[in-house]
Amino acid sequence: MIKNECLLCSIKSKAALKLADDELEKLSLNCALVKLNKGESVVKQGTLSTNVVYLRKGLAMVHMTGPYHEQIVRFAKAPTYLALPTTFGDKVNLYSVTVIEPSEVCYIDISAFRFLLSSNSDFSYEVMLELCRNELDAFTRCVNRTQKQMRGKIADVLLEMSGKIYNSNTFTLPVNQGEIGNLIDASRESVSRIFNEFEKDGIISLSGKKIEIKNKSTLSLISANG
Amino acid sequence: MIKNECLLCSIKSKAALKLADDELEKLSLNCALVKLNKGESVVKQGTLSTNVVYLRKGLAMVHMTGPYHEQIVRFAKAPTYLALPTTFGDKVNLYSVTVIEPSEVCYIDISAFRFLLSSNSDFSYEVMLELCRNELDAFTRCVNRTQKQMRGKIADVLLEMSGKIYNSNTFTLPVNQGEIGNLIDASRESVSRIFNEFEKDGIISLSGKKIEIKNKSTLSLISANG
DNA sequence: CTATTTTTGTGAGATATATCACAAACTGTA
DNA sequence: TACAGTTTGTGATATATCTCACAAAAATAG
Repeated sequence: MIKNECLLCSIKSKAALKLADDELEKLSLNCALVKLNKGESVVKQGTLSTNVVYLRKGLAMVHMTGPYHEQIVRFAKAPTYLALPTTFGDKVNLYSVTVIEPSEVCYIDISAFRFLLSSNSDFSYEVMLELCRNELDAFTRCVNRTQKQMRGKIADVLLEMSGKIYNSNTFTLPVNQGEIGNLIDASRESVSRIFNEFEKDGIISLSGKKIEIKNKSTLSLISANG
Repeated sequence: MIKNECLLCSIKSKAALKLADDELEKLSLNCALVKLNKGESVVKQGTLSTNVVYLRKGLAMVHMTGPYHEQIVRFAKAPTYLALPTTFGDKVNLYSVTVIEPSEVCYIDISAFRFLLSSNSDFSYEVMLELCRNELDAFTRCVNRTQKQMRGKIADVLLEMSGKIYNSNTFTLPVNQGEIGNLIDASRESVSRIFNEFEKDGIISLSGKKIEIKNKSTLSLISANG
């Protein structure tokens, strides 16, 4: 654990950009930067929520235990706050967050964070906006998950990866096919079959976990109609 | 439209309880109370979000157009804010809210609401808490919707109705079976079949839209395992 | 009270996707 | 380089649930 110099931090959250120098100073004193490797847990369902967590660099997944099995809810790409709802909405974390690529996380003392929320309304408004956007996102994702069939959902995942997450047509899947299946509510085998189908159709090219999107427009069509 | 006297309102939101008298006065001046009947729209997807909406009395449903059809996302029982995320998260409403029982709604001017958010940090913190709780709820609901099978999901709906919504073992369904199917991602026919199955098993008794929960513990079992 | 519309009930058949059961291909590491 | 563990590929079979089609019942309107 290294004390994080928030004032000089170049990857501030939108909210933190609203803070004055003395407030950033206060943040620094109540914030610990930690480096994590793939598979390490950031927030664990069922434990007490004692910190606000800011994902400074890297990629994480949000997951929770459902009635039958653990389920991946979404990916979260830095920079972003993680698990704000579970931190403030309940004393106990209602979901987990696990890093799926080497990442950097800031653990912020919850009362220091609350102090900033109450003392700086611009800061608090930005936090609120992030909450709102996340919820809208969750709604859309949920409706897609229930209405679309597998091909469409897999197309969605691939487009999200190449778009929001990696911003490139070539990338390495941060999770295995089973986990993708889990995310979109499909079996590992189905994901495998559809990946190969897409490859046969020249939409993607696969080599291990490396993927190249070769025909984005077809993929978008499948996302919209299939 | 009647000017609402917020100061004297007996159904204040948790957040509004934190407001001082002069702030409530300000709220009054920027708030219009409207009575609505079943089927009337409160928030419409695709339109500009110009007001914060507070459901003072009654029951509403949140719904949005998915890739294939309109889908009911959840019910919202008064007293509660409606559509905060879509009001602040985006200029355009990303989902709709429609009243499903006679209701009273307060339309609050968005800039007055923002003023209160910035001037009273207790108020803004309560609003944030409501956002957090809603998001947690959405997560759980979404995971249940994808993992459980029909029987379990229908049990959930019935338990929610008799618990959170009507707080009674006897109640009248505010929506038809098709809409329940829509909510839990099942066909109208399946809902009908399972309702009758439950009746045959003595778990509920049905007469039109009137339902009596006769065996809550079995229903809870089905919710947990089925 | 009748007519029209909406809602519900129910069988038969269709279908997308899961599950099972292996084999093959990677991957990391001793 | 080999070996153990993990990940992926693929056929065959199983199944929950949807769709279609129509009848019955309830609700609403005139």
